[in-house]
Amino acid sequence: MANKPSIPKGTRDFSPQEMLRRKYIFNTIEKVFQKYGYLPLETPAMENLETLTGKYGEEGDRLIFKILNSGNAWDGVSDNVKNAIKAGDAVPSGRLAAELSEKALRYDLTVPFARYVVQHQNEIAFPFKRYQIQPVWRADRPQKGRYREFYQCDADVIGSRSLVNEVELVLLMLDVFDALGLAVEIRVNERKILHGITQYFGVEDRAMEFITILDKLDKVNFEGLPEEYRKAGFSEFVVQELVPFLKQVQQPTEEIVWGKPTALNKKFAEKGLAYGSVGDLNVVAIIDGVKRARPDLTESQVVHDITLARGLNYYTGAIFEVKALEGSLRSSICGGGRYDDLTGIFGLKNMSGVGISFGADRIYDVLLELNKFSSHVGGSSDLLFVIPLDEDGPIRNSVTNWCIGLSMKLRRLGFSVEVYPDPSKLAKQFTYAEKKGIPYVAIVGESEMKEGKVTLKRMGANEKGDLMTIEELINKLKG
RNA sequence: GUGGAUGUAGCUCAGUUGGUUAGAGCGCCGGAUUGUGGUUCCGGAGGUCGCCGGUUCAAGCCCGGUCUUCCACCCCA
Repeated sequence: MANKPSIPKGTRDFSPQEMLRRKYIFNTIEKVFQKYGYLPLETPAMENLETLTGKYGEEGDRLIFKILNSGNAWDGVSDNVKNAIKAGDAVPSGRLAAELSEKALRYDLTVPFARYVVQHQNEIAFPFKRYQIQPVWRADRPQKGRYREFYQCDADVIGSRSLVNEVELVLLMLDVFDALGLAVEIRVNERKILHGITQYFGVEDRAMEFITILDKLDKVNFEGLPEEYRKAGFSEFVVQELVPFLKQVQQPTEEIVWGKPTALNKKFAEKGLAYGSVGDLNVVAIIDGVKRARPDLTESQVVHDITLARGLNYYTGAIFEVKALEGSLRSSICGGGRYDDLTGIFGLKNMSGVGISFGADRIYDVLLELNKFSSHVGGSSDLLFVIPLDEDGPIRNSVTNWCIGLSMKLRRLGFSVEVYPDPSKLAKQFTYAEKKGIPYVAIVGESEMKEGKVTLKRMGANEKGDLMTIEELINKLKG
């Protein structure tokens, strides 16, 4: 026998039950997107490789799935590279890949969106608000909550610098997780604040490294942070003063009010760091705006986390990250931010945008672990026709046809109905109904057909079933 | 990309220092019960022990490789 068939690492099949639950998540998110005025968009699974490279940082480039050129890809490789390989010389990183491949699977939905906006700029009315729910692919090493193929649910608005967009996106996130019944914490920060902090500590030349360590705070805590900086070779000033600085400028959400200078802002002002101050004011404006729209929020739902960094290189302003407050998954289930110049690299300047992305697969994992699907998800038929005759024959044939006719009548009234197709014992047919969660079975044999009636039995109830007319059956199903 | 675990029936897992024919529970199929499922009883099917190679008289067990899943790092949805 042949080897068992399989699927590539990090990909999954989804059973009917899983699909019903996934669709529930997608539908919930989509409905909220539409409520906020976002409209649907789809882009191809593959993009030109050059559209994607260089947009996600060095690490991101490595994780892009590249598609081998059609035909004999090797024939298209330049003589320079061929000769270098034959001679055993080193070929510059990415060079060979670029010559063997000119297409790649999309890595996220934001960059293809930016590409779309540039390409269709003359047809678009700005500010342009679109949502997009499609799979993306990353050549990452799979782990729990980390897949090589997964869905992102994005909402972005491009062509507006207003912080109204940030405020509304936070409100949107709150609505989605509220609808899903999931308690979350939304953390907000601003890239300009991080830049301001690097200026404050005089480490602009090692800004990336500095920020990467800072982002680890939630893992190593205040106690471990100085050691991380010492190991990386930062100055004693950073090692000694950063933690006290962070403790001083941390601010609970309830104290963040528009017009009231924050501790961070005072620090920046002392050193004349106007850029960082702008970032701080933006965060205050966003959180203040959210609080005004949702006075009912509890303290921990939206917070300013001064150490939140996020990896994607193109963010320049506000950044968001959402984590579930319950469950074992510690990684983020939603994230986003503002990018001032994502379309610039494609030739369209001065197009600031901001967006967020929900990780549907991770949300699924969390909801499953917490048992939050339960009654939301239906999907089973309302009624199964069950025919007792377990042998094929003319009588069975006419009973079956009569049931199909009844099914059509019921379907036109809006019910989902199926007829058990094979001649089987009643026990087997009931088991089928039970497993599929079908609430009613209609037993129809020769006698029922002659009377124009059915014997209706409710699954789960300990009863034999009642003989009734079709009108009575319809009323039962309606109730 | 680096380091570390894991894999035995459809599912969850036993399997002794290497030793005859690899087990259990649940599930599945059939019967007790030919028009009433879920309970009970009886019976049955189902395994190239992830895959390939090696050591050995002998491998589920030891060794090497490979794939999968998982964990840490990295990064992220």
